[in-house]
Amino acid sequence: MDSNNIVVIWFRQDLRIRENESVTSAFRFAAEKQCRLIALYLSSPEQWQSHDVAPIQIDFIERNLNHLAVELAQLGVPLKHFQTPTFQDQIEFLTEFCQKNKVIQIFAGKEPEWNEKQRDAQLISHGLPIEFTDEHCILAPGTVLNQQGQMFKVFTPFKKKWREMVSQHHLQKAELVELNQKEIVPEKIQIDAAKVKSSDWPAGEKAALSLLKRFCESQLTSYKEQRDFPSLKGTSQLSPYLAMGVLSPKQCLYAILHYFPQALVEATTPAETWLSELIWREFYRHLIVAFPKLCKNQNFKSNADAIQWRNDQAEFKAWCEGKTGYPVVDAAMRQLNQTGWMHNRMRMVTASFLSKHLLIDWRWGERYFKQHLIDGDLAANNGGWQWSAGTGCDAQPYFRIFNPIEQSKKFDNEGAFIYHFVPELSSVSTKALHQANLVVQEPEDHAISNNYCVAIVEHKLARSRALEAMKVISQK
DNA sequence: TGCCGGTTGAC
DNA sequence: TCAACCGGC
Repeated sequence: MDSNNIVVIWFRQDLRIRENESVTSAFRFAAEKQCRLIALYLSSPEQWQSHDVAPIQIDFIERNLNHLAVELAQLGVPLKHFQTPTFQDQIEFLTEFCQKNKVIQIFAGKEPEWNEKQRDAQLISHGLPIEFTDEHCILAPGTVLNQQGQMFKVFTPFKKKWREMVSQHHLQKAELVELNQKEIVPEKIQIDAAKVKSSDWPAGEKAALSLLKRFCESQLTSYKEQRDFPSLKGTSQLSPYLAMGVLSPKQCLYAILHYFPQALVEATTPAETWLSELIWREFYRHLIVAFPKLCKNQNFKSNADAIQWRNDQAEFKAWCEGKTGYPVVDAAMRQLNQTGWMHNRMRMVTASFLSKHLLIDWRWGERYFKQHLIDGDLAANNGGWQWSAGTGCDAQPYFRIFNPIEQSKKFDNEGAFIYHFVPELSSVSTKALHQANLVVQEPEDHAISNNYCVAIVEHKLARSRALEAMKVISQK
């Protein structure tokens, strides 16, 4: 036994102690081998920039790291932070770090994205003593397969199989081995990268768990009825925590089963709709692992490569800024710009508007979302965009085109959401509010006060233009 | 996790 | 006149 030996927990997108198998494994290993345990976080601003990580997400990471550092310090484990600009630098750093510090084992949680997987594969081929756990999903990618042993390409059968497997699965709660290390004083962690204040989102896994509890107790049963209305807090708002692993999907499942023990076996409990969303999250993560091209800016359906996008720069700018002249679209884009988050229904409406009404390549929108979302996550973001654009796996058919005016009437009928984010419409009546601000309209139908922008496209024209341009998706 | 236009039939 | 329904995109 050599007390100079070190065991490392390398935190990546699993910024929590509870229900984290790499943490419990590291504690167990350190106890057995009687060696020191330290935690590591490597921030990589250049890599983040190339992955379009939003400044608000970087701030959120920093704040969560500091909560993590405090909790680890109470267990006697120091959290060390180093800056390694790119993934390549991470490889070099870890190689050197292991040599210098007598590291006998590193534990880390797997990540599903291509670049991340490539980096991890290189670490292994460099001979580093690293062991990965796979807990960013409830069932690990590659384990939910159809009868041919392949990844499902349709959500519903995937969901069915997933349910069967999870309900037969023995769900085991993770427990920490006591290490008897003395409590220490945590080092303050500061990430040197552009940041935007994320303080509307309380940091730390304790905060995340209490948000989960509150959601389950007060909103889970009304989730199905309320989730589509952007003026209500009807969604879980847990996505930033799930994206960074401050909360794990298994913890969400435990919470569901605590309140609705039959949720896995009966598809009729009030938890069903939210559970289904968690399964969509798994579906998209499994997909990017099974189909690496999804991480490489490619359409899932290769037919879609033939779409002639218009890619008008000025229209893209108007969309980004929330100046399309469609009140609901503009309100949603301004919500994103002002808060770093957008309601799920609005993500579908704005994504449909960009890819179909404006015929702008969905990748432009995917990138813009990622650059601004606190919950930015490659799998979910790509999955959602390709679903909306009709280019994705089990996407909506190309001819299913949202009418932004109808969506607005349906989901923000009283206009609470629109009035909040588009204040220049405050004098417009609720009845006229949903209309696009077309100059050709009669004044009484006008959505519009003088200082609101004119609509950049007319719905009927845009719809038929999109149908024409996107029919290549269905061609053999 | 649509929309649209056309048809039908009750009033 | 309008809700309900349907097929095609």
